[in-house]
Amino acid sequence: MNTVSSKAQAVRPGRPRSQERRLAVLHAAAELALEDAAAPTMDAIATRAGVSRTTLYKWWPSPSAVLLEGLLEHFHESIELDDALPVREALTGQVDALVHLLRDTAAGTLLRGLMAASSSDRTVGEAMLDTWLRPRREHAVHHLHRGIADGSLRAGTDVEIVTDALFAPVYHRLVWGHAPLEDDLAERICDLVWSGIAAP
Amino acid sequence: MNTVSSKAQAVRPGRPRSQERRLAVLHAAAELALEDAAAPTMDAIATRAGVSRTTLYKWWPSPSAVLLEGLLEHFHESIELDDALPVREALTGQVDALVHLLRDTAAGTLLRGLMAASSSDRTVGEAMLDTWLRPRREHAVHHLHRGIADGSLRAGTDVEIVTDALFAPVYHRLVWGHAPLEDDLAERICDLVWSGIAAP
Amino acid sequence: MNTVSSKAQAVRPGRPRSQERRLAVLHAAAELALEDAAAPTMDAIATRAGVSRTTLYKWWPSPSAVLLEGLLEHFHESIELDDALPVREALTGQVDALVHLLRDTAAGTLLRGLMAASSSDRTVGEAMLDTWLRPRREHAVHHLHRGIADGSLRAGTDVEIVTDALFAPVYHRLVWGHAPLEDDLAERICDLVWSGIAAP
Amino acid sequence: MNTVSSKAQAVRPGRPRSQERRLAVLHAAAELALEDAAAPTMDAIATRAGVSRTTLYKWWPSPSAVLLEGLLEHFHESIELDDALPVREALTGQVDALVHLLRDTAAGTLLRGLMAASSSDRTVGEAMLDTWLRPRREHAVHHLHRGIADGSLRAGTDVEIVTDALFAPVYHRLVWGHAPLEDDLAERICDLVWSGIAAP
DNA sequence: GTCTAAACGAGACGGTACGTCGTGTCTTCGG
DNA sequence: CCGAAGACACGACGTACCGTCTCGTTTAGAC
Repeated sequence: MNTVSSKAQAVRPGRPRSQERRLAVLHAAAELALEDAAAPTMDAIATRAGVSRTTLYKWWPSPSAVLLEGLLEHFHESIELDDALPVREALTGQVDALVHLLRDTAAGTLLRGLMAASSSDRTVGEAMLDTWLRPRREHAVHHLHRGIADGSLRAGTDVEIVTDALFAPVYHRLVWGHAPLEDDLAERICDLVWSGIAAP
Repeated sequence: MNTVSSKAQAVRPGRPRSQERRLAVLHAAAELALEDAAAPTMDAIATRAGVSRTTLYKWWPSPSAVLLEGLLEHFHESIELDDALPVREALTGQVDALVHLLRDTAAGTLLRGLMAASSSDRTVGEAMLDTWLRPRREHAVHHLHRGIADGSLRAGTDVEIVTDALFAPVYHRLVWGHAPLEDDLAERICDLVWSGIAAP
Repeated sequence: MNTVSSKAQAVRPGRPRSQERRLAVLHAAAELALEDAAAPTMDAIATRAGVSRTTLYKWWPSPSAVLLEGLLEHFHESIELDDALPVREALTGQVDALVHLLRDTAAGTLLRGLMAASSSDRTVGEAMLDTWLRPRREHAVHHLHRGIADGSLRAGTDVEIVTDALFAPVYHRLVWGHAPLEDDLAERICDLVWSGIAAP
Repeated sequence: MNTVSSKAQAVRPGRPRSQERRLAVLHAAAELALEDAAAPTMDAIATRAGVSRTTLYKWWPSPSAVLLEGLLEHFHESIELDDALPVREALTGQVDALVHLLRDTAAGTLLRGLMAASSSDRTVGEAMLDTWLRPRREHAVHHLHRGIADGSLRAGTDVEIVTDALFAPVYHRLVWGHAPLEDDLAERICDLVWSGIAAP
């Protein structure tokens, strides 16, 4: 076995990037976003993190980019697929986890800020789709297909719409705030959806 | 009967507000928002409308406020209640109207911008709730209650959740852009929901 | 005797100008100038005087004009010529009166403000020259000529320079503030000047 | 002996201030003041100097501050003390230099503008006192004391008043404009004053 | 132990938009 | 015609944040 990393990470010359600073920045950004319930400024992030503005701009193109990375850093909970669980439990569990994540942790506020940013910054929107929404949707889709395969769900189930129906109400309440994210929200959503997809 | 006009419109002293200018501003704001797909600046609105910045600030506290009023001005379609229609048609029609409004007119872009603004500006969020979302929700709720009353819907129907399930997917797609607002979107959503609420 | 004023003042039609308002404005302007030690704004004057801005602009072209009229209104003390007094006493008295006027009354502050305004507004400067400075200078010149005539002053006395030397130090201290306007200032100035102009 | 430069000029971190820009600003400010005979706006200065408004505000708090520094930059003629000269010549020369400076160069206009500004902005007035008036007065006072010491002036000479009498008429004519700054003005003022202070 | 190249800190700078203030004009009504 | 009330245009103000730049100073790892 050779001494060069098999991961082929070319050992670049010069001073290596400081991981402490990177984390300090992500932490500071999240902190500020929570305090102000608004996208923090680059300057504020830099000051809070004890890092120079130059460094920030070197690694992130915009405040949203920092926030997005912070969000992923802190909430990358594995979302493991557990095919042993009945389909309904698996899906309800996923929606319930989302409700609590958005309500009880920083993720909710961060997501709202990022969704706002995505309306003006195309790249943010796409990054969020790729790293946040789509993985979760695919997860749900997987379970729905499993249900169809094992006969617990109707054959012609409209998988895309069902996925929307499961998750959209949660994000909807987060964004508009017309009703709270209640503890039984996931349960109520799934109750409704199930009548429409459960095999007769 | 008194001599005072029954309309009782107190004649306010001073030069009356110019309606032409007001409309010019709302028009300009909407126009700019569509062109740039982003919230226009006060300065840009003023220039386009041929109005001074001072006047803008006199009547609206922020670009979002202008945009919101512009949105309502242009899309105040009556949303009349038509209790003659079967409940399902009424609701499907409402969702379908929303889909087309958001996809085919300026409303979609404007709404996205406003939703972004509402994440940092509390007042915008509340104004949107009061003038946009809640009236439409109450509308749906009315039809749902009508359905329960006439026996076409189950007695225990979870009205709030059903309303969310009907509308949320539409806004969700608008915001995230993970899938288009298709022509049959309303139909598919209602199909799914109906199985869960139709009286057996 | 007829009822029409012999002064031939054409009785103009319509509502006559309100003298109460005029005085209220002059008063308010002076008051504000003193409080802020700066030229008041038209708006502030109007508010304080309980008068509308429209009225202000109808009668005065600028804040300085109001201030100037206020200054003249309040400080038009007669400056009578008293040829019975010895020349030196007359002049010393005039300088001393100026010192106290500028130091102990509103006039000092008002004058500073007006002098500032005159640097950008030509008309103010000329109005001040005509209504304030020149009358006082002519006064002094009169006494100097009297002194030359009665033999108490030298024949070749440079009247213009002497007048400057008498008054300039007072205004100079007012404007620059490098030294106070002391009680004996007039006396000291006159002492110095007298040695240069008294007949030997 | 240490290796550190004896000049001990601490090398300050960060990008050093651009001297070209600083001078361009001062130049532009003076230029504009002369053209318009009025205090230029920050915006005009910035545009003319090819510098951003932000930079202006970073270094100067107000238009007046720029103007003052510009004035000092351009008219810092050495005003050296020449004790070899007879006292009278020294003083006459100083007054004469002032007359020509105010009449023939930009200094006159600039000074008028600054004196106007000083009436509303305390800091400007004090800066002008410290950097402009007092140095010149101390200069004159020095010569007067020299005259007293060498017996050419009377023992009890009122130095402060004499200094006022020498300079005030010049500034007075500049501000009020009731008479021009003639070529022989300095001579005439000194003639008058001298009779009052020359030793008998 | 140097050497070197990149990371990093500090801060100047240009630029855009912000929201405010003061001026002066205009419009509508009432005395 | 006087006057009040207030809409409006214009121009300057001072601030905030953005993103770029230009210095000087670390600092890990290669030689």
